[in-house]
Amino acid sequence: MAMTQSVDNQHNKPVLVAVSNALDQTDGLETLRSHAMFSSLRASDLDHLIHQSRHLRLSHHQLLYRQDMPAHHFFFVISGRLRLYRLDSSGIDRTLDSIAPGDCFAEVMIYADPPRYACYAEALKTSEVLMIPVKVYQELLSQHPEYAQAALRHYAIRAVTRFHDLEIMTIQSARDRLIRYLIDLLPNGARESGEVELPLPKCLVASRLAMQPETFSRILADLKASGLVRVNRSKLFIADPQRLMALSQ
Amino acid sequence: MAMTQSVDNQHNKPVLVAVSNALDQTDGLETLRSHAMFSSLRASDLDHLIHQSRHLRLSHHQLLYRQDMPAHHFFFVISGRLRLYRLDSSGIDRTLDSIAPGDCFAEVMIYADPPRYACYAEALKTSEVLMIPVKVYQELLSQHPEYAQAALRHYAIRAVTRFHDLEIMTIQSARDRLIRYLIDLLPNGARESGEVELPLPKCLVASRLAMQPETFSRILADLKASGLVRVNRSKLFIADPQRLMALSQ
DNA sequence: TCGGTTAATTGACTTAACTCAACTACTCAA
DNA sequence: TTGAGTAGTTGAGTTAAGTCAATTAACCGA
Repeated sequence: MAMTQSVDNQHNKPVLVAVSNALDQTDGLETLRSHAMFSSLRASDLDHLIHQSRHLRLSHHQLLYRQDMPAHHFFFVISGRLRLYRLDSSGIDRTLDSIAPGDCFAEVMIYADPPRYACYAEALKTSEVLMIPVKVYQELLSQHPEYAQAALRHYAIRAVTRFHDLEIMTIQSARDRLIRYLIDLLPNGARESGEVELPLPKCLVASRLAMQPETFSRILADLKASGLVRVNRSKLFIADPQRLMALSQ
Repeated sequence: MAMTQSVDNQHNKPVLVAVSNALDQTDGLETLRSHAMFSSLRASDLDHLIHQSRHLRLSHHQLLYRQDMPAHHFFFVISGRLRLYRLDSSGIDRTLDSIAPGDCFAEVMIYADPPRYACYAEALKTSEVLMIPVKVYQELLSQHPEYAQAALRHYAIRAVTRFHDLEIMTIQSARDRLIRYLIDLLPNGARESGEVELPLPKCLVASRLAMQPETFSRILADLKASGLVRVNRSKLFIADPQRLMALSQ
């Protein structure tokens, strides 16, 4: 089976995905048009970009790229879900982000120098992604400076989001970090009660929040016991966000 | 004394700075030209931007803006140093970033909706900043789409930096977090030994890294005792970055 | 549907980091 | 220069969170 790049020595899984996994190029790309990075593109330019890209299917736990690999592509998620994580020398796996359909990732690489992926990316379930050559997108931008406007909006929002994530991680107590994380998952902020779905399995949410799975489990059990959260699998019902927030100080 | 905005109820310090603090508009702006957000601007446009901006002088500990305030300006640091921080309901102060001369901050606000500052900003020492109206910069971008190219580069790098900061904060042990922080201050990565200067007083570095000042002090004393770091005020000499990094696992 | 694998929970114990307190060393402004 | 206030250090005691281990529950592919 021909590989576009290499085989991951550590996990013995293909990286940047077997060619045979390439799908029909025009499938399921309706959502692409509504993303800020592509919304202002003329139809012909968008077509060009799509035809220069590859449509990949990833299976559960399949690795897409590894940290420090040269980054010649960025990605758009059509379906499924992925996660970004790092491995340090002692093999500890730290989850940094989860990516849902309609999102881009590694798109910041278009201006990195030298462009290398900052982390690993793997599918959390069967997923489809569009693998877009950085070079082709860059060419579009330089040929059509007006395209940069909408892209700029995307990048500014991305920077704000990352800053917000950083802010949560400066909270010292694991309990308060988790509470803030849950509140931020609520669609209307903390205004009204609602159900949220964890974007990652619990053990990976724990790693994302720099705590052990056991600690996560105990804090959640505690919140359940206080009647603040009702838990059903990966769905959490938050009855009184205000009270929950007050609890976190 | 006329204020442009309001007085900070919490600290009784002026916010967005007294008009009388405005300086000559053309002082010390040579560095502005070399910033990615302004480097591609034609001289006349840059002049226009500067003349629509205000040149402010901030004294030690002076508050520039508060979190949740409407954000109509972003800032460029000409001299001095500032810090970004948040206050939560219990009054805990969490440091999020420090800003050096030649840097912009709150620039991501140009596409926030509604634009509100995400944190407090205060001067750490006597500082000069240029206070740039978001609207004027946005107008320049829409009149000259080609300007967005260079700005895009800045925003992409900002997003990468924030991601990197987030990555450090997912490290669970305070010791390892501090070690990574120090290594990232070294100019050449971990390749060679070197002296670094802490961009913040130690107690604020501690808060930036989500630990207590006592913990910071003890870890540093420990690294000193192991001969890995020599400490002189806010200057740290890192003799063997490789060994230091290995220690953090 | 079943069965193997991984995720989640819970308990018991340990430890890293926090808290409180005392003291020292800077820093800045009068 | 001095003295008040802040920053930094160090010690002792406490607690939150980590570790290890055992068990139960959920998931996914055959």
